[in-house]
Amino acid sequence: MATVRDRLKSMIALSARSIAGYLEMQAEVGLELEIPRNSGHGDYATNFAFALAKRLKQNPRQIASQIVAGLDDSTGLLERAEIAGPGFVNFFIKPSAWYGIIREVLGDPGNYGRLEAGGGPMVQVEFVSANPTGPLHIGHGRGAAIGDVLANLLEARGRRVQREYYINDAGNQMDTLGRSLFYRYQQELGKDVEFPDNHYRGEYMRELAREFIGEKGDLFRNCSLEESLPVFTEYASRRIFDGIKEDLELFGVRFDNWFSERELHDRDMVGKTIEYLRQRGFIYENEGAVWFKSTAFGDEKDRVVVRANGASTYFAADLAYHRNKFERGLETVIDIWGADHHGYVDRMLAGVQAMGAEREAVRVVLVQLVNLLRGGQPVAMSTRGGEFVTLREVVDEVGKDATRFIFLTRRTDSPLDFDLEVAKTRSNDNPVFYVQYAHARLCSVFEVARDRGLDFDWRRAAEETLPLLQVREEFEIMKLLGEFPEVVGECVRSLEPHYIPYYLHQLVSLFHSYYHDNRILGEDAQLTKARLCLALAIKEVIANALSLLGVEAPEKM
RNA sequence: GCGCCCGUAGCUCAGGUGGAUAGAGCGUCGGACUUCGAAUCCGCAGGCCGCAGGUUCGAAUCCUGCCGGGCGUACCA
Repeated sequence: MATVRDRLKSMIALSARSIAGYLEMQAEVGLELEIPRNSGHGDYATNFAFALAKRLKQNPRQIASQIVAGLDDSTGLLERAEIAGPGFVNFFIKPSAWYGIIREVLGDPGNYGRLEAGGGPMVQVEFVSANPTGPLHIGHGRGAAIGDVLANLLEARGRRVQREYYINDAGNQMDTLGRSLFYRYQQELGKDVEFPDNHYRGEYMRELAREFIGEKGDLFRNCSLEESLPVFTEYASRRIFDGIKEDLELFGVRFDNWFSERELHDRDMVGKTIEYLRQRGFIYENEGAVWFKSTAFGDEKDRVVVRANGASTYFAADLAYHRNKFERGLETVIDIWGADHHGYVDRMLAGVQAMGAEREAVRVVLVQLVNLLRGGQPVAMSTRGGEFVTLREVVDEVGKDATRFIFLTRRTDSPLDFDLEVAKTRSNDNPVFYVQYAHARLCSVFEVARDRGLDFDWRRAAEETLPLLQVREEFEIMKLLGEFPEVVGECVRSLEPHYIPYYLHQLVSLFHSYYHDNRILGEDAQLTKARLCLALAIKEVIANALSLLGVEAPEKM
């Protein structure tokens, strides 16, 4: 059993084999089916003939007619296929063919839209990876939602996936963090010390200082910064990191692995990676610093890996980190980065190539920034003053589901306006409720059906009654249900999750409209059963799609 | 200055490899509850797809140049 789309596609591909010259080139020509806007152009249409015509240097209409003539419709899928315009082929599907989609969905509801889990190589999605120097803000939240959902989507397509968080717990920012706590601690104890510039001055640092006092009292009142710094650094980073984990948990995001940068240094993997690259001829010394020859792979300039003062750069650690990924046997790595790091992509991919891996082994997804608004007015997001709205605050205020859904509704590379007021409104402004409402409504229908004593065995009902579904909207819904696996596939191909929320909106909109015009639980017992089958299929697909997004599918609202 | 991303309805945004008459939500205005959930539905209006050239059977989509916006351009992380 396969969707109508897949069956049609393989039928066309089979027919094309009879065209002279096709077999020699078929790998290079993609066969795509689109759903025409205009229903007069059929249920599906393809411009395949144009693509072939270009390669074979023939008339598109002629090729189209060969394709149509060669179609072997032994399973009775097609009502007719016609050639239109300069060479489109329009396919009209037999109405009865759509009923199979309902059987397909209900046959294994939880797995509809998923492919068999394959035993192929592991894909790693690395995301969030925020420094443990402060709480997650809303921008991290967007990256968290996107990374988590991309991982879900990859799993749905049968890939084995590892979710990893890279902890930047090394370097002088950690010392800065410890000093920040040290000074706040002294201040909280009433000492008149000045808080230095360029330190973490957020309110969370004062709270941390108070908690520190609660645990250790004034034990370090008279200690020098030098001797007590390790204690403060350890405490601050541990507590902040615990908070980050907690915030992610609340946001519905879990990781399989937490990778520590410090470990990289402790095991001298940075130095070893530089030596490794030196052996491969991509390292040289200049003006007291050590450079990586990233221009060899298209970067605009070479990059420093060890500064003249002997300290290695963040980039050097990142090279070691990615080398480690490959050493762990990962063949494909997806890095989710903030768009402000886009200048960093070329040098990282150069590093990947210098290590002998394919450039394509690492795919970088750049997530654009989030503009936080309240009632249309920008909310101040001053990082310098340490006053920013944390992810935690947003999730507490508007809820996990709405927050995730909104993050996932735009393309990743498009900046996002996040309006706290809009996010809380329960209107069409806020599509998450629109979708969840449809699910709750469907659940309610089944509750009423049970109350009325309808014994509903979908398998028997489907066998006997599905042909009673004859309303135009019913066919439209079945057709759209059949598109769901394709939508998941498109998300994975493009690493863009936003197609799922759009799909959901489209499906739910069709359902609400259908529901308004037609009674599911009606006078006719047979028709009622048929419509319950359809309703159940819709409910399952909504639930599946929401589950991929990490958003609840409520039974009541 | 240079590099990357982006300019689509009043607003926020969709528009895989170039395809047929450019879509959705919100907002405005006007309608629909005795019935399975009105957190819903139906309708009207709204467009030189930033501008100008080019490529071809065909361009919102590809190329070039302008205009306008965001980000980046460290021996910071």
